[in-house]
Amino acid sequence: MATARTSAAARPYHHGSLREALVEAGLSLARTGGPEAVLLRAVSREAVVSHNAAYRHFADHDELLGAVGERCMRNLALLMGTRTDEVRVRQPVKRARAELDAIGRAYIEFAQTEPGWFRTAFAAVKSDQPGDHAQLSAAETPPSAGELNPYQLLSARLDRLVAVGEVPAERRPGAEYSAWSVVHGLSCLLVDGPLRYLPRAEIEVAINTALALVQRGL
Amino acid sequence: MATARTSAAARPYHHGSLREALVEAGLSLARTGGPEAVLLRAVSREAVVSHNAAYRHFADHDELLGAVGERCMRNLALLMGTRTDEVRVRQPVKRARAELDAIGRAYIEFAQTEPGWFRTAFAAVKSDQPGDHAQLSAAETPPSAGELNPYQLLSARLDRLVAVGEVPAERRPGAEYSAWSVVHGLSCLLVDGPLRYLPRAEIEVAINTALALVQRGL
DNA sequence: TGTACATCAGTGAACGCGCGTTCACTGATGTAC
DNA sequence: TGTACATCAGTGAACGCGCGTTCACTGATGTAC
Repeated sequence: MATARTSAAARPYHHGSLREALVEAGLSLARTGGPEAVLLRAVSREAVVSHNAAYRHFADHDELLGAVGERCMRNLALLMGTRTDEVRVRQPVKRARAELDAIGRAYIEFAQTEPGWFRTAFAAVKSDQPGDHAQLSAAETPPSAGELNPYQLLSARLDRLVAVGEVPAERRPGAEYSAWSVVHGLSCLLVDGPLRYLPRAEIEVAINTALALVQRGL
Repeated sequence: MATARTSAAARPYHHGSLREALVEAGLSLARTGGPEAVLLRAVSREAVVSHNAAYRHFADHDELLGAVGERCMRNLALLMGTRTDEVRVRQPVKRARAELDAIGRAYIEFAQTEPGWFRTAFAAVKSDQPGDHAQLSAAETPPSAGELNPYQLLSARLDRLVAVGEVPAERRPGAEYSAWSVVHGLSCLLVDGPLRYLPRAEIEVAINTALALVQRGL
């Protein structure tokens, strides 16, 4: 007998995959509210679980936010991958350029269509350790083979441009910093910053000139 | 006789310039703690005043943060101005390029040496109204003549490059978005983002390649 | 195959914290006459 | 030149809020024998 609590069919006491459910709930909250919305209590509420059940899966709030942030970063990488795959240009040189353009556009598209996730992806980075430089290419993404983070995707496109002869090899070092800065900066200015209320048409101008600058400048 | 309260020489009941004192206190807190540290109570504490005295000068917390943010933005503009004035190149064309480089470097320098102010300058922008596009050039800076905000400083440099024949006129529209994006993006990545722990030497590479990209790409 | 018991995953109540904001107030200032 | 009074700028106590975290607990699971 018992549990006349809700109409929900007797949810088992043990959730089975609460960790994943919590991250999913956090993702949902982050989507509309950004990193500020990924609160331990709010996430537990969303997952319909007592608020300290979370402590069985995460040491503290920071660790939860970190896990959600990683997923946001992965979502960004996924969109970049998708948009790259959609490039239909055949000719190798043109294709290399088009692919670089595509990941740049995808980056900005993600920031604009999923501002909450975008902000969470980068907010969560704050809490991680000094670590070494290798972090960029290695960490932030689980070791599951074949998955690349945004930085790695960009590096690959730049390598390709060199391989194809479109970018002189001596310009390759540091190129990811410049290219990344352009799309990241524009994304921040558009999502959060002073360009937030730019009219739609002007936004298009901004995106196009910014990406053109990258293509010309490399 | 009275006020054996502190050893401080009888502070008058009326402060005289509490508004400015509060902004100054907020600036001091923002410097080390960023916008999160600009709390109504903390600021009042810092100014050694009861925490609701602030309500005589600001409608609410947002307005206070806005005022502090404006000052941060002004500090950024001031550094950009100083660094421009330090340019020693005579030849007009070279000078125009050097000045653009200088304000870009100043922007990144500010973000790195005053990360708290940098973040506050842009965090406070969030709370302002949709407004129109003209906002960018007009608002954010008091009407006191002769003071330009960062965006206006950048525009002026770009205009100069066109005037001097270094940048084709048809490339001028939208150019501030690209240039701004580069320095803003790099600043964010270095201060807050995944490039936070980049070794010093690598940071130099990043700054140099990013600014070179702007110069080549325009 | 059945039972004892350690272990794991969840619950519920409570603590302390510092915030923004409001209320009723008091002390100082300046203006009208 | 002096006094009454409105106005302004500050004070101090209080409210409600939601957070992260801790504590002692209970219900379910799986393993040893």
